Amino acid sequence: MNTRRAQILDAAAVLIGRQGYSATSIDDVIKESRLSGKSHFYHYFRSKEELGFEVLDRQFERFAERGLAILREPMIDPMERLSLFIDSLVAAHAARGCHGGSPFGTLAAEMADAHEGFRLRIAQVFVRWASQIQSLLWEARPQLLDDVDAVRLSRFIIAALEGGLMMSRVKRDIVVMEGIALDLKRFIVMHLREPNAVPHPSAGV
Amino acid sequence: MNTRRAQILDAAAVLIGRQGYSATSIDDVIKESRLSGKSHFYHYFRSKEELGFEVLDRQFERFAERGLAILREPMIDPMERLSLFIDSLVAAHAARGCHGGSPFGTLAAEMADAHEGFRLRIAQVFVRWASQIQSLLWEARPQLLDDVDAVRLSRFIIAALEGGLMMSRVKRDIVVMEGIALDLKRFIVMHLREPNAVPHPSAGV
DNA sequence: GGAAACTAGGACCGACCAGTCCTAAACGCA
DNA sequence: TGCGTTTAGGACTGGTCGGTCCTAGTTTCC
Repeated sequence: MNTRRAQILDAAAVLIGRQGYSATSIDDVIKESRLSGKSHFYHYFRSKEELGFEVLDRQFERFAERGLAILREPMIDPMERLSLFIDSLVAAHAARGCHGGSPFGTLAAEMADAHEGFRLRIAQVFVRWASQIQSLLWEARPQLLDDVDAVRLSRFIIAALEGGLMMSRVKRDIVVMEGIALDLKRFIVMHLREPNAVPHPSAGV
Repeated sequence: MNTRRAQILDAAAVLIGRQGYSATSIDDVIKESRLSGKSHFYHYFRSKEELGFEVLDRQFERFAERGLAILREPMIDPMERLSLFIDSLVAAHAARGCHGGSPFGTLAAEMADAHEGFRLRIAQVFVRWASQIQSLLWEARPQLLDDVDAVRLSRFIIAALEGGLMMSRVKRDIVVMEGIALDLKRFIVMHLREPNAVPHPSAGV
């Protein structure tokens, strides 16, 4: 992938994540990625919409590389991986100073009812994300209770995390996100056959 | 309160809830609330920002009237009230056809990093909402385990609900929200001294 | 009856918006 | 050497934005 194009997408992702899509102008993106002018931008993208779509696609790829990679780590116990994944989200949020860095939640709230193309793409990211967690839960099924609904649980995990990130962002308080991550882990442990036999100390309180 | 002013606020709340703040123009609001022109609007509001602030304030009042009133109903068991409150949010979301009606989540995601005035007001709404749940949990403390952290639990409930509403909105599927509400109730029941002694059948599955 | 508030509606402002068009210099590679 | 891509940058268009100003008719209430 072209370096310059990637730079533009990164800059746009940050701006959209902070300000939203409609509040982010092409000129903002040009300024942030130090392009020479409009025509330089339009050399790489046909429209603002195309930029938005690709920011969204790239968002999941980036996220898959960093965060979701933990979910697939074969040497670690599945449920331990889930705990580490939650920790990594909290850590990334703390590293951003409780500011919005990923344009995902922002775009979801802004475009869900306003732009069908964005809505469908965001829904697709949700599905891909959830299916990663579902296959992890499938892998951990010997440890899990028989009546665990993997689809429902994966959605709940994502909803709690996204809602927590939003709330923590508004309050500018990492403790809020840490508390939600803690409760979420307690909920997940509830689905184990032996809730007290936590596979690794760091997964607990 | 002035009728016309209230109409404008209602119209603006719907538009902002659907499109976001920056994507909603004054002209949109004028059109939606059938005002005669710009000067008619500016007769009631000094600026778009003032409109946004008051939409947010009104949002909580409206919400307090309808939804949060359930939390204070003195004749019903506290934990049962919490369950009914969650049901009422799901029902309202379903009634809107899984579209965004309340500008709260939308504004939170859009403005948290972009506008300090909005951020502080949204944070205040979170606090007021959470404190309602906290006092309910305090009321229910004889039924609850000793180590229940009411502040943390109230935040978790709100985060899960808001995250669930967002996800359900993106997927346009009420089942998503219903599943999250179900899991959230299961988590809440986990904090009871006698988890199996559910006070009322409708609080369960 | 008169003042104050409300309704109505048009003209206008500077700023910004997404997007187009144009010229021309620097670059990479065969 | 030459050709295609990238960088550079300015001028421009039609439209929308938030906001102001102005005139004038209508209602409300003391």
